[in-house]
Amino acid sequence: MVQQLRTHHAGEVTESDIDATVTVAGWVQKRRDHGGIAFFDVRDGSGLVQVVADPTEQPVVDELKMEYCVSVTGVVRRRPEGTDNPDLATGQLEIGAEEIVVLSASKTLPFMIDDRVEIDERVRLEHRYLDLRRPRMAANLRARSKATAAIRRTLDGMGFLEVETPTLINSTPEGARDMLVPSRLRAGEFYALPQSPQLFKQLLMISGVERYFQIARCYRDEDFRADRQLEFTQLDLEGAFWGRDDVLATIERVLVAVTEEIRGLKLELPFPRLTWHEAMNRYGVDKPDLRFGMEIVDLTDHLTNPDFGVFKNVIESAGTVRGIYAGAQDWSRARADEVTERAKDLGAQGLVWMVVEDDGSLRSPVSKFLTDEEQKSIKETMKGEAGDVILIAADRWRTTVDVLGGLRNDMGRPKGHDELAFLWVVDFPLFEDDGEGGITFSHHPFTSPTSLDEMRDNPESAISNAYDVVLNGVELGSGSMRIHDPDVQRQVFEILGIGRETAERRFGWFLEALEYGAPPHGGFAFGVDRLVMVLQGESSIREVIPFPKTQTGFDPMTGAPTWVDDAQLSELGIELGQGARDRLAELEET
RNA sequence: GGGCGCGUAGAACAGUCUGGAGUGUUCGCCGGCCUGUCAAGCCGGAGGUCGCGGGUUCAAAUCCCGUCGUGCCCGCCA
Repeated sequence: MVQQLRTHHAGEVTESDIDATVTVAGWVQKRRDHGGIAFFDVRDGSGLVQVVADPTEQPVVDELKMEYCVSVTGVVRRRPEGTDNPDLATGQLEIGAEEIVVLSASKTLPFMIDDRVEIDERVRLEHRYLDLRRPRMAANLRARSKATAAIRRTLDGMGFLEVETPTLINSTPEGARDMLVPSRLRAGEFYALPQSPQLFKQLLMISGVERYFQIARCYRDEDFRADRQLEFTQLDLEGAFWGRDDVLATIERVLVAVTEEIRGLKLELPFPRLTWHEAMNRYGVDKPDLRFGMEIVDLTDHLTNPDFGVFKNVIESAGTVRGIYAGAQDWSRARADEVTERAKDLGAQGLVWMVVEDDGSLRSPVSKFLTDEEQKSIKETMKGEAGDVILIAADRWRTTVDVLGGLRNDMGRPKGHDELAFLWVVDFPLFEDDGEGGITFSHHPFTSPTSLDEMRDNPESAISNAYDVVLNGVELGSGSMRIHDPDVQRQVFEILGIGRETAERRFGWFLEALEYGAPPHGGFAFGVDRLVMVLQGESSIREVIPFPKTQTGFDPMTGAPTWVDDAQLSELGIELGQGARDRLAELEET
């Protein structure tokens, strides 16, 4: 008789259980029926164990199909000589079945529960509950849980308070598009879902919560990417009476704890730091992947008097000519065109490529415009060997480094994830080139400028008290020291073009809070999804989110989002516009 | 908003460039055989609106236009 559904987890049956009667419960991974003897694997969250049964004594074995939910009682024994499975943690053991109970049958599966098969993501999402049974996805879920546990353990040990902030808040049109929620009790008005708990955590500083954190769901209604969903999870933290280095040290401790928990690796501290300008000059991005070189090299000074019109014009108009050394490449005409297309995608007018020939000369569409000295100088500066490819862009500084940084990432980023390169990017400019000759503020308006005068008088060179943490070229998150002086905050709003009245209307409540002895404070937030994604070697955030949405914000399993009744809408004082009605009518036809 | 790729049986694909009967492979599914397999093996079978709509053609999975879905990228993401 089965006394209980389970005494052991399948993956945790060990040699010490030999001769013991155990009960495992889980799903039938695969039946291998030889007639007189049959095998099947029972899989649960911990792994697999093989069960052996005699179909004549256990006729129920014939019923077992993939993903039947079963409980199996039997005696653990060592497998016969030569039948071990070295790929399995329990590969030296098996369970001789004495009783097999089908707890629940399974329909024929839409796809096999097997990491080795690549299945269309839409199909996976339609049956996400099955997809999550796959070992890889189960491991991702576990890693994520370990990550949040390590975060809580670390911060709790440092005296942080976990505080929940509201998710129905007011909309602020700056920044990303808000997800809106209509109010019934105040029909016509809307809440917004938070893009971050920014102002609430700053209020908590004023409230005397000196160390705050929250594992917070955040929402941004912008287009999707492999690393962007409408909703995502951030570790959000803030502290008072501390400075930038305290924030960085705290985040480092958290990331060290998570990495050790998930990967069993002890990271070296402190993480390297680059200023934003260094990062842009050397890697062309503000989130460099430091696992490989291919740094950007300035070639402007090596082109003393180029005949090539593009270089000449760029140099004369105070632009810059820079290159990356792409190493040995299979450099066909088609490949050159492809890379050039990509460079244009990244904003370049064009791209110059050069291949170092065996005799040391440079083969390039523009080599005839360059003097021997210039070619030699380029080759030596780029340290090019025969067969290597050098890519050169010439434009305004920002465009040049953007293009080369993008190409560097495309061509150089390692595939694996064994190596982990964390780094800090610090000293961000307060304003960024908007690519159209103007500048835009590069942070939220609560970021403290290092100098208000500088911000007003020399915006191009003004530095903010902001910092990012980057892992393997993925921006995990960012933080800053905040403004705690209400007058400074008012002036910053004004410099940013948010007029006094607008500022009072939208943020008056917050400005008032700053009037009551607000302490100096600052903090940070990083994306838990992105961190777990990189640590697990996944290239999409969706692999570490249990129930993600497709690129159009659709959940193929539940069908969300859905149309709602007119009655529901009318309670909210909402009517569908013409565009939405047309779409609905179209859908009803089909 | 834009660019590129993909859509063929329950799943993964080939076939599309160069039009000629829904042709094919692997897995799964159904039936049978099989006592040491482990992505078991062998034999047999079922399973298709070639995403959808339109066009060209004697003839369209294949060419053209549109559309939907899906992925990557650019814009966007203070």
